[in-house]
Amino acid sequence: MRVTIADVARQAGVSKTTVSRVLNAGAEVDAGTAARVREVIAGLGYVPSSGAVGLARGSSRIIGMLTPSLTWPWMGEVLQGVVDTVEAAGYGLLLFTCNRGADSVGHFAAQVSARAFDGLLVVEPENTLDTITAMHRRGLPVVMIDDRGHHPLFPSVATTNRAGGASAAAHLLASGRTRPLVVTGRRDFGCVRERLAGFREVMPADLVIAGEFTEDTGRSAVEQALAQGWDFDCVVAHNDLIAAGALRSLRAAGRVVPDDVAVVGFDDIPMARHTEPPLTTVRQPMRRMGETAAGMLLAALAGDPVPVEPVVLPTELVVRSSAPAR
Amino acid sequence: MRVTIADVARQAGVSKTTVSRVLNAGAEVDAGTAARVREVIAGLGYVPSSGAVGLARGSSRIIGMLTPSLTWPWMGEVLQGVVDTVEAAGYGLLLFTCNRGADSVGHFAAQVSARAFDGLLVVEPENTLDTITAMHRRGLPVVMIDDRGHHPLFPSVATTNRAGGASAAAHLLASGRTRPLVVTGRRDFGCVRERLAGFREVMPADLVIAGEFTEDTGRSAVEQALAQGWDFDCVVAHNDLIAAGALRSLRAAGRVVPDDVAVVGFDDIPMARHTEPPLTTVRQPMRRMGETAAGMLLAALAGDPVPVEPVVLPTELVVRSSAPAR
DNA sequence: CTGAAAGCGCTTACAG
DNA sequence: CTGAAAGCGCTTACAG
Repeated sequence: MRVTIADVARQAGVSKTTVSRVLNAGAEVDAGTAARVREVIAGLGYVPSSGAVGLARGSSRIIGMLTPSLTWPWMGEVLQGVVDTVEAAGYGLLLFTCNRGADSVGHFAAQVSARAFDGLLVVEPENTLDTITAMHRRGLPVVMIDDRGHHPLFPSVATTNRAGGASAAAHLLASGRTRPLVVTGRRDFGCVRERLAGFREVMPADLVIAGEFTEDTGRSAVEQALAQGWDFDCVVAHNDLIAAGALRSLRAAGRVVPDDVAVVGFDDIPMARHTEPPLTTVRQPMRRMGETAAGMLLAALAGDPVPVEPVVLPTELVVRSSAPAR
Repeated sequence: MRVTIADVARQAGVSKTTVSRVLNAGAEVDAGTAARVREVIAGLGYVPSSGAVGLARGSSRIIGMLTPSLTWPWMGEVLQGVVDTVEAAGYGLLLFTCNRGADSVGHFAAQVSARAFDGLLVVEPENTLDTITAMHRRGLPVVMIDDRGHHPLFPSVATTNRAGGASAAAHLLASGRTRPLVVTGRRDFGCVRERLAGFREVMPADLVIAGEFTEDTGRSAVEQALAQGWDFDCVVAHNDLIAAGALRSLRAAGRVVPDDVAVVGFDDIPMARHTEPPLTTVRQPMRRMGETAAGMLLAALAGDPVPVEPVVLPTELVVRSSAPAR
């Protein structure tokens, strides 16, 4: 049998109201009474039912998180940052993905309507941005972890894509490279445009191939560039998977990295230190982005003001041997 | 204002009881009445409050999941398998980690006491196995994803560690290798003992170095073996991180993989296809383990019998160039 | 400082 | 087939 607040009240010889008061602090309770109640609580091992508290208070102390996929290389870092922050605040994290398409989205939308959580953290809602925006407009607190330069109409956490691109260029320039081959993700992503613009602030770049954020794109882009006889002394990849593909094609073609061609990636996923050679890359602080977004959402739930402007966290160039300092 | 069951009842001209009945099917309701109620529900966009339903029913339709860390290479796959299965059954997934030590464990335990979820999925509870076992004994349905050969006292999903070890040995033997250097994780892990035993069923192995499941262990083990002048023609690593470290040390020492030394890993994490050369490894079906464990837990919650014996899913040898077929 | 009572939004015997 | 009422386990005005 579950121990309830009524059991505690009875054994402590007070009303449920009083027990509730010592549970939730705030209200004034006689110190002696409070101590007695606390003793009974401890003795009985009483813990309030989160469901009942939620119903009575009209909030669940749960945060929802919606991600497109959980298997992306950097998703674990984001999740860990979120979970740590959310747990430390006494909240729970309810996890959703769009992995099963319309079914997933339907399930998720139902949970929103059912008030299963108080606020929402969202990553990369490529096909659901409108849905999310509508939910936000109807009053659901939302914070987005914006890895794609979406710039939503609600609070978000982003990273310095432009400065990151510039830092890659500056590093390459400092090590004597001047003829970059840039391999990007899809052009309609804000992050792609920003990284490219930042890069070009420092170094001209005419050889640009746009594709997907995949190893295949990196591989075929380099093959294509070599086949065309393009002249480049470094490859600037818009993520580490593209960079890994580039490394592979360069090696297959007998080009030595970094002697013949330097390679720089973006993200710093765990794999980056295990490529051959290890990858110089622009690190995105995914964990801190998760922590920051969760913190902003918690603040919003506490009634604190939250900036509508994106909160932008700095990238950091991590130098490894694929593009050494020179 | 939130739409409640009372609103639906009023507008449909029936009692809340009847609305509840059409919501939950099962009970007999006049077809016409049911249709009318359904129309009102659709018109109002009514969705039952999950909190209220949970309180009334005494269950939350939420599954808890406890993991030591979310950043492990294969955790994303497990999570994805779990989330997909849980969502498809109309359940939610509440995520916890032990990442912040005692604090995390405390928060988690409180949620258990608060009945925040109906059943628990757990991965690798190295320091919490006793706690979990106690929770299970007190009536909490628990299923473990057993990646370490723990063999708990409650239902679990494991993989064929022994057969996996044997398959690595058989593959190496078939390609002419006979002098293995085995680098393992901690000896007190069941999976380590089983993988080693399976390997030795097929091929004798005297050169065994035990360490952690890390790249450092792989690196230093190979360095040590080379320094001692040990004679080996293949490295059998108990996970892919160890294998990656071994590859690095071999290359640094001028040994060519696979010509001089073949290397086999275990797990098949995403990184495995990006090492140089790409890694032959014994694949653990982490996603299917997640799906299976979630399915078992859902079955248990539905009242179906669940095997106490571990459910064992097969490993699969993935052949890449670090240990080609020959 | 304390308590009785109503209410949160549902489900479920019970009675008809 | 249908409904009134009690109950799930809390919180929160309201009154004292």
